[in-house]
Amino acid sequence: MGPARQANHTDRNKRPMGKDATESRDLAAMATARLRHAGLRPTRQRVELAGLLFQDCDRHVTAESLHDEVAQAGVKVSLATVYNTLHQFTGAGLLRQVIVDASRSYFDTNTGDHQHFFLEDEGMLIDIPGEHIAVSGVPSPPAGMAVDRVDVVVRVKRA
Amino acid sequence: MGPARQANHTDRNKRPMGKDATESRDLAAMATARLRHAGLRPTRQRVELAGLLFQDCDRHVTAESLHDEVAQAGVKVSLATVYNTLHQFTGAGLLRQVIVDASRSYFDTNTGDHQHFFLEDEGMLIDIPGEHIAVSGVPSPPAGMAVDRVDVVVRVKRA
DNA sequence: CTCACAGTTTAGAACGGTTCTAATGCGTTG
DNA sequence: CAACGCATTAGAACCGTTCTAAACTGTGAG
Ligand SMILES: [Mn+2]
Ligand SMILES: [Mn+2]
Ligand SMILES: [Zn+2]
Ligand SMILES: [Zn+2]
Repeated sequence: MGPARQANHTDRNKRPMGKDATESRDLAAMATARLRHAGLRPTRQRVELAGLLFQDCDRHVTAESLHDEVAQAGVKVSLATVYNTLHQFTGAGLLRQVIVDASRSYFDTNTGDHQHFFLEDEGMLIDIPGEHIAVSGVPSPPAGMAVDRVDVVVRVKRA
Repeated sequence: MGPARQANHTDRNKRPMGKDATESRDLAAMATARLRHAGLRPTRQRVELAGLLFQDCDRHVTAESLHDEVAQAGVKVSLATVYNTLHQFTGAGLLRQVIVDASRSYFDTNTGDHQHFFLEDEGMLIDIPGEHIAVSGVPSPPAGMAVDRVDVVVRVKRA
């Protein structure tokens, strides 16, 4: 397959490009690559969501916040697909889940070693780098159990 | 009100007592005292639930587990009342809430400084005394925020 | 390029833990 | 004991999440 042919194929399902055509293409291309690498088919919806999640800095989202955000961007993705995608990305190691609220699930694009501030008033998470924080004196787990991970949540409120 | 009158009044709503009559009376009396001290009316339901929660060692319950347990004991208390009571006890400082699962609320009779193992397979909590465990290197919270508390959850799984 | 298939998306229903409603019950005080 | 106000309750509502099953689409074979 020659270069002209490939370009044609790649562009087939694209909307007309505006001023940030190059940016968009790079973003989509990177999202697509990331998805393929994780063994996930780069569908329109997954590329769109990956674009939002992984473009800039680390992010903490809920299904609903991401659903709102993708709608805001003028793209229609069902809430079920947002849930599916968040779980698939988590399974693929692209996201991790953070449990800080008894009634809402947060997903974190930072899968490295770190902990969190949780702003209880706003339901917002802020990363604490793993190098900064340390937990010591953890007793050995009950017999037959192995530590899966140690989560620290620093709950903060308006002073 | 004289002593005879008071004893009469205290016994009014009691079931017939079995072999552990004294134990039961002490338990109910202690629960009642604890409730009054917390500014809560000692209703039949609250006394019953307090009796289960505070009789022995520290406990970790969910609304449903406590509801099952009180039913097991042959006492009928509605699930709504269990929820109300857990929240009232928490408000009164008799319990604290522990957030380890995105879809279930745990309540802890140990309100002192401590942390938890969470057995993910069984949904079970085990205390880690506060003296044993330490968190260091917590950055100062965002401007205008104050640390409410620092929670450590050591998630363990079958080895 | 087309086709067929397996994987994906979707609307809407179902689910499960929790909260709400408003009617009934009961602990307290006088 | 009466009367008041808080507490309890059944059942409905709520809401985040998961399920269902039908329509759709990315992919690789031909
Ligand atoms: Mn909350
Ligand atoms: Mn869970
Ligand atoms: Zn994070
Ligand atoms: Zn505990």
